Amino acid sequence: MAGHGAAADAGGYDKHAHEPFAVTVDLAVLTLRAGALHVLLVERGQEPYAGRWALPGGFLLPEESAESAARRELAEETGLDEVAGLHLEQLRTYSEPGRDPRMRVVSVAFACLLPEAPEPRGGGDAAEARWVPYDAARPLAFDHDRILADARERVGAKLEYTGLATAFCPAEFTLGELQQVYETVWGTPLDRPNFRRKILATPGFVEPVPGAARLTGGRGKPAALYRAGPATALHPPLLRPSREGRPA
Amino acid sequence: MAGHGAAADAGGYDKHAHEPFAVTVDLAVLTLRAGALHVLLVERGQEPYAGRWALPGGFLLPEESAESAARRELAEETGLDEVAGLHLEQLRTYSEPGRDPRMRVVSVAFACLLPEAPEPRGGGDAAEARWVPYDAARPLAFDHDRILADARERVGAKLEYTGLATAFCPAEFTLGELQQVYETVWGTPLDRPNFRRKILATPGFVEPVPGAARLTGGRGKPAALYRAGPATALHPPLLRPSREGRPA
DNA sequence: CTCTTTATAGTCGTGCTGACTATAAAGAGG
DNA sequence: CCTCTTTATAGTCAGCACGACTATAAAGAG
Repeated sequence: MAGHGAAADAGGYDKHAHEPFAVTVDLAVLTLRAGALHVLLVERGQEPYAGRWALPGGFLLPEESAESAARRELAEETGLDEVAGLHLEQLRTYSEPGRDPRMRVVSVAFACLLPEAPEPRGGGDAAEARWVPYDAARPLAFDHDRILADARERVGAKLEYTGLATAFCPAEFTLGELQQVYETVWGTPLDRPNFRRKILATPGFVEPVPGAARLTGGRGKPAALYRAGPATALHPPLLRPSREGRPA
Repeated sequence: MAGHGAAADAGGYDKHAHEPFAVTVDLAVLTLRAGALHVLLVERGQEPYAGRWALPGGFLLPEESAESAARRELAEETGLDEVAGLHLEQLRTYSEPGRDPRMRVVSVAFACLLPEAPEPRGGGDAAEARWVPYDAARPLAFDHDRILADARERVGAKLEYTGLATAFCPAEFTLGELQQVYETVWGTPLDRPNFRRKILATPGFVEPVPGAARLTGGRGKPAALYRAGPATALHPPLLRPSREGRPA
């Protein structure tokens, strides 16, 4: 792109016969359903990997960025229209030759977090799209197993030092629900009083809903409601317990 | 890509007229020279941005991944041959339309850290390549200002929770040199006894060179030598002081 | 021989955190 | 109505990591 213009191809790359590539986006759309992490998958109708599940995605259009393409695909797959405000995070780009047996495809992968899980209905499309529990998702088509794993790892890491967890929650939520986000993504139980203390001690992470509003989901004492605060970074971070060797 | 095959284009994308893109890699190669952060730049010889400096980079070849292309370009630009063991980190992919005025280019950006700074000599190329102090690098061609800023931010963040800092150091180094890496990348002075205590308390980060070897660079007491340890993650992390609002 | 410079050792107090106990407020079931 | 269970919230306590700081050791410069 842009800027290699000098040493490697000092004459300007216009002189080179550079191969064209197909560029796509792949989406790892995550949500919480019934206390378990789910991912949005589509079923492939044809070879290769016919009948296998895959991450949703599609080609870049000539006049859009990868982010725009990801948002467009997301809207098409989920039927959501207020996709504008959603958190969309670029994971990395997968470019190994042969990752798609048909052609040379370079794919930019994104992760996306949804608070509630609208039953997906392909936008006027015959293909089946469905929420699948994270642990039941594999094996996926192409290299999507790895993309999905990278997505979870990235999201888990960002929970540590950003306020991203609220992206899994509806506009108003209880601290118990927020804690479930951490526990589900990290796969670790957390101490409730300590979690509460930490969250409330972090300025700007959550703010109480002033109307002393309370709401109960089930049996116990009603919980206070909070909404996401303005803070984007957590200082100090909320580290997941005892993890030996995080990926560099 | 791969795997959008279902909902958005259920028929399989072979039926679609997907536009081809040129795919390139851009490299932010960082090193420390005389206690200051430097970046490897090449001078552009022609429009657009003729005479401006840019990050080195180049096109993907048909049979290589972005990582392979980045390593190849790195070897060509620096003349280094032992590029194999170097740390190469994929930053993100820049795909905004119009970022290169000539054509539609999608670029995968990488950051790379070098311990010593070999004077770059383009691999049999006329273009000028040079180490430039980080603060004197702007303005760069294309969107390379942003790529360079992203590279520094990413590297700074990874210094916090990985042992990446040793990638800036030669095989054997003193704790003072390691501290300089942190101070230079973060732009913050650190307390020396506390830094030392923290580093040595982190298992596997550095290990002493057994031969009681010592080496002095200048005037003071000779410092003990260390080499990089096997640890890839730091627990707990070494946080940079008082940063309000890190990028999410 | 002293001064400066750099490395290394240690001290002290604050605050975050993990582990734990206690209380409050709801529903369920008798 | 009473009790048990469940969930939310409050509080305690010790350990330890970290920032700020002081002290000592070992070299070169003059």
